[in-house]
Amino acid sequence: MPITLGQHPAPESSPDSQSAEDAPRRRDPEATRRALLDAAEELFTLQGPSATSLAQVAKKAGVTKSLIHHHFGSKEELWTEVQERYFSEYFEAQKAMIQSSESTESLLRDSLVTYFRFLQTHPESVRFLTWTFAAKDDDHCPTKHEEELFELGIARIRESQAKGEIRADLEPFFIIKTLISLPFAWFQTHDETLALLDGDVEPQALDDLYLRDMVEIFLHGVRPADVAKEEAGGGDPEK
Amino acid sequence: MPITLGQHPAPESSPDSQSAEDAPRRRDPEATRRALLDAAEELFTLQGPSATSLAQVAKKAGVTKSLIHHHFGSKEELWTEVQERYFSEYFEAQKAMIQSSESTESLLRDSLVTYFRFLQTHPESVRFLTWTFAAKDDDHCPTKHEEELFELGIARIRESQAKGEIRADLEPFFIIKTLISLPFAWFQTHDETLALLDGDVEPQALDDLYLRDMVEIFLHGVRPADVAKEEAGGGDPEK
DNA sequence: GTTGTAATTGGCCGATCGGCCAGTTAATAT
DNA sequence: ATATTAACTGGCCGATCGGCCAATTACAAC
Repeated sequence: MPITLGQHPAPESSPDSQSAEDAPRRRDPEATRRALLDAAEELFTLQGPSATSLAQVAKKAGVTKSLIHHHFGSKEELWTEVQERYFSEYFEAQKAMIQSSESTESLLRDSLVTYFRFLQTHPESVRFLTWTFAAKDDDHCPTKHEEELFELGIARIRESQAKGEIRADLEPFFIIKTLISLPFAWFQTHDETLALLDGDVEPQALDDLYLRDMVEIFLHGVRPADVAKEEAGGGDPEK
Repeated sequence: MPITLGQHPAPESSPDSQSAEDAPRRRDPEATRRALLDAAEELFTLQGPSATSLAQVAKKAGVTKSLIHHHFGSKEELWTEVQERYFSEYFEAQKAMIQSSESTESLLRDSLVTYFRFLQTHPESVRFLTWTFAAKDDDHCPTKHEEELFELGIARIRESQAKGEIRADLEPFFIIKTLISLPFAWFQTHDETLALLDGDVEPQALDDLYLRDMVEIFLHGVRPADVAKEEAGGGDPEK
């Protein structure tokens, strides 16, 4: 047999089609780190951190177990890094969502629907966050991204409140909290809900039905009484 | 040393003060089962099922590990029984809550506040439910209690809708879903919220502030526009 | 009293866990 | 070309995992 050492599988392209790098480097610590983080994230999301063994992670990443300790030190540090990377991307995406809505008028509706659609198409996000909630990480320090996100949202809500589009007697922070809760809790208990209704409707349609009523309740709840009739009409909450 | 065999610790009383039973039975399979379920529930809630070893459970229950297999068969079956017992009590308590509100008028406010206070005083419930959400139990069959609970709530909401106290364009099931989501998600992310606000207010007061706004948003959201001003005035949402 | 049944114990098993270490190899600096 | 560093490998460790089994013991039925 040839003596080619079993480096990472899936070299992802022929040896002469790299984008930025020059050589097909047979040793690539960054790629190894990435492969390990990817594998760990997937397994942690699916099974949870404590049910996932380092052997599984190493196997899926295509490297030996020792490399985990070499790059991350321990399983707990790996879990920490996976969380940090995930939240970094997660909050970055959220930030883009908030800023994407140009008018403060439909800010809440847009945010609500966009977040709902995001969780709908990224069920692994719900699972991952659920694991982080379950695992009591004592040394939880809120990331800069998270703080930025809330401050950004609070600022925009204050604008809307000043314009009279949102009830001024509500604390912006709590408005955001309820806004996040409604889609997240729905998908967190999605399987149970489907089992409860037992196939009376297909999942996709059920999601849309819930979205409609949820948006109705939330928007109607945070809007001042005098403009309550403005956007009424039922219709499609999207677009 | 005396030859007294190390039976379950904490005999809970002097040998002549039993309530129903006659003898201080040195063998009590039901008590053993209960002790194991109690120990397992506490450890599972704290650490999660897969991070909890049977040795821990047995030690906390004051029996040997073998008894777990004798009474439950396997770790997974133990976890299943713990869940079943927990949900049984949980939904039973919820059912009592719903039925306790005699008037359909303040049904939603009462249910919302009562559920919020329940989770506030039973943080272990939030943790336990979070673990069950994270662990994908493939063979999840909704309990009779759960179905009853929803049917009961839906029926009462329909009454209120007929009386015009609740918007009739909303699906009762979704109203319940949002009602449950708002308190649960708050306490599920309680630690993160506290870390985010970083001691600007004490937890208890923060909870009350959130409760007030959350009740406002939800009730205002589900009430018809013409009676929106009825219960207004801010004040204490309790009682 | 005898017998049967089931609760209970301690010990043991193979498998697997996270972690460590000596040694090998590739990239880099000099 | 040589030395140095770090990525990487295979193998091994003690501990612990869930589970099993033979033996003992308490209780109930007869």
